[in-house]
Amino acid sequence: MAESTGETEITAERPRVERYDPAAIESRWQACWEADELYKAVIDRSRPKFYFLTMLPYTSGNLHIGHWYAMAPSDARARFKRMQGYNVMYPIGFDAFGLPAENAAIQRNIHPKTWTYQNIENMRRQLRSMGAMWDWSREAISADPEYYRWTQWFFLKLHEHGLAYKKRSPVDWCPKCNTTLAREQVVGEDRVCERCKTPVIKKDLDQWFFRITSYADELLDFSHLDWPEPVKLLQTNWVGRSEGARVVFHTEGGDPMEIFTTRPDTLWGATFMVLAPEHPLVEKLTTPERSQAVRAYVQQTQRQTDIEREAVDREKTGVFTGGYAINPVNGERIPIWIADYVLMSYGTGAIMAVPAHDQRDFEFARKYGLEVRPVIQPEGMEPLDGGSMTEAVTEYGAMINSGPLTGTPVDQAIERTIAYLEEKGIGERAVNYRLRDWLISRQRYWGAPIPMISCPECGIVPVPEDQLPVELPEDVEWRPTGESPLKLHPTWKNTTCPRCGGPAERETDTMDTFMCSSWYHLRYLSPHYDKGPFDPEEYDYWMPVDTYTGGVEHATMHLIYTRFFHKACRDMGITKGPEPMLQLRNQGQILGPDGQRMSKSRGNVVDPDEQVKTYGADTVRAYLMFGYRWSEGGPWNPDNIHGVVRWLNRVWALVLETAGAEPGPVDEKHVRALQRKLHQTIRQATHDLDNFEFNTVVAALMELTNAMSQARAKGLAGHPAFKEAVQSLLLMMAPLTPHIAEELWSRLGKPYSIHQQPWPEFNPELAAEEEITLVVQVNGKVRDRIRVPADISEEEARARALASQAVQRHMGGAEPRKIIVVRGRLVNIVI
RNA sequence: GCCGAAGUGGCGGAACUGGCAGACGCGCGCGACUCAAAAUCGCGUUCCUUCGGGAGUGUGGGUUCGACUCCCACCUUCGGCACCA
Repeated sequence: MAESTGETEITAERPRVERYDPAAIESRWQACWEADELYKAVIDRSRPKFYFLTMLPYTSGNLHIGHWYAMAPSDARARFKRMQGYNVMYPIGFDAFGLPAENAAIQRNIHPKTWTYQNIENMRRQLRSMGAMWDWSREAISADPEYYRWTQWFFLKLHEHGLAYKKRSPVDWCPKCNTTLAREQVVGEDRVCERCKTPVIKKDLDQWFFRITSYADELLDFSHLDWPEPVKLLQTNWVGRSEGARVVFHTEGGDPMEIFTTRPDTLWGATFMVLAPEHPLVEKLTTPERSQAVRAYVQQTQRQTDIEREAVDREKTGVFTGGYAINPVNGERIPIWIADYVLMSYGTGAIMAVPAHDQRDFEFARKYGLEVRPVIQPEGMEPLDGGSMTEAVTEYGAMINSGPLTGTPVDQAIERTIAYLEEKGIGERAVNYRLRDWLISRQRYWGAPIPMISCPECGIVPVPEDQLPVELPEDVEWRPTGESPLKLHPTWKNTTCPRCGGPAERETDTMDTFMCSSWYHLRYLSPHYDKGPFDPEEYDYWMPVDTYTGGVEHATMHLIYTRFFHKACRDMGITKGPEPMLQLRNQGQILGPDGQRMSKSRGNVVDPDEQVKTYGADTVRAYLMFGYRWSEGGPWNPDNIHGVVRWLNRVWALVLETAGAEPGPVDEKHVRALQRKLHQTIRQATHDLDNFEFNTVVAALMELTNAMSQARAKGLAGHPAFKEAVQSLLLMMAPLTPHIAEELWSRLGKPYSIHQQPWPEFNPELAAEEEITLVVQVNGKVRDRIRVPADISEEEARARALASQAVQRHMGGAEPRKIIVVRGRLVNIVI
């Protein structure tokens, strides 16, 4: 659609300018910004605050391009908010405790601390090369004693308030990492360690837990949060709330046996009971004749891994205990079985089996010849017969064979049964959660020691606050043995009891590193504060976090822990407000050029250092924003980056070559076109940066650059409108490509720094179109496009459309039945 | 099996609230500059076409004057959960 204007293009001699050389300018500006503390965030109550946070990196040693992808666009948005007048805090730090440090230490015979702090050095250098606006004065490192002193302090607080407790229970153990794991850190169908993908096994151990389940209901409340729906859903499913009733059955011997059910209405259809093999009543219930079979089955279950046991498609197995229970609603005597499809870890570890209406119970009943008794008759279905049914019937209907509730429709029956149970005192309304308490003990060295002491006289005693931190000894043998290396240290664990003064032992396990990262956003407020975990004044000004960005993979780990942590702290009077992070946005993942997840073993890792060396930080930043939908990610494509290289080169040349241009005669039409494009770009860039749509911001700025090239060719280079466009272009580039923007800004003689300038103001009048293309359709098909004034009336639009020759031809003389006019867009003629 | 996200040119991706599908860029083609090449600049680039037009946003249906966009069913890919009583 080349517009032939018939005008002669201006091809005046272009001033010669030096080439754009990112290497020459980037490190200079980085040093300059840092020396001037340009990004230092200081409390300023005259401006609205904005706490912008990206998930802190683990100290693995090398950033990969994925870190850049997560951080550079976030940085751009933080910078944008700052230009909009917010007082922005954008901190950075390191998640520095954890297993990889120990594993690396073992392989290379280097101390985990040395390895970690060397890595931090390198990562600081890499992070600085991005040119982000981090406030390094707020840097926090979770492995520093001045940090973990407060991690331990939080532990003591949780313990003091009954939210941390020690319990012996079967827990997930990774044989490769040689430590226990939280339920969240065991992943996938084959129940493997989240970190090393080794299948976990069960071990019975004394471990510390946090009572996250006390907050289950509150964790389901997202009303204060602007978080992505999928994350909220993941957390909702993870918490797994189900409503129903608890009902107390009794064994024939008189022992109470509690069950949980979501379908109390089917109580009259319970024809047997099933206990988990680990259920404490099993031994007592078992009759002497059944004892051998039961014992064999229990042993067999113990030997099984979780993978074998929890495979869904496996045929159900179980054995009869010989014992009987009494159904409290009808007094019936029903057999008690044990089976491994009932899990000790959910509900009460015991169920009533209603084979007619539950598929699992049905399969079990058919296999072992147990009675199937329907108690619900769905409408329009043949009368159910327990003997001939081929599968459980889960449809709703009217209740049958159910004593006082017979005839009740199921939608009322659940409520009425609960009322009946409560009235008779045999059960009550109850809620169950899938969520388990958070297991935080780790049998490893490189973590924050749990600040507890075990005294033979006084039991478990907390370390007094004034003795924190409990420092990690450096002279340890950190080879993993399955026991904490701290336990094997000759002297460290020996101490005196703070209560009685007698000899006592320290807890030798360390804390899950997710504990450290649950509160790092608080440590950034005042990383060197020593009167508490954070300075309350800083808290009051900065908290809560306004925008948080990171990967969706943390939905059921870090993000649920940190919410729990905040709420627990709120209840202890330490933090305020319902939530720690108000807005969350997830970036996608950058894959290797082969479309596979980047990994050293595949050899497809893209090293940001190399990219920066080849193209410069600004180009890498802009490409990461331009080449992908940020929330999606995708494979690294080494070809597409050339588009960004060319763009920055063109901007460089355009700005410098026109810098000294003198005003000359111009056509006002072209001036208007340039102004219009500029203000349309401001509108779009503002909107898109607010909405994390970085790719279209860059596209819009490229379009503006193209428009400016055309304007220049029309002789506008010396015109004030052109100067304004240059200035605004640089201002809008500043968040995305901070170095080149600053360099060109300074070469134009503008005041340092561009990053302290306000965001360009949008003027809707200048953005408005005077003339638009009116699309004319006949029966919904485009037949013509006509240029009309933007404010054209409906009648006029209709008339102009009907007058079109192309339209006439397609109407073939027919009368229009209906004409739809959409203001400023189209006319559709229906014949 | 259940829950969720995504399917648009050769490629990455645009398209506000239902109103010109393919912005911007990569790649490719042609041209200018050059002894030549690179770089740069200009033009073109969804497919088919009898040059009138026709088809087209994973597939099939529906709603509507009009559907990438809304509804129903299905297919594919990715992610989560998985005997949760």
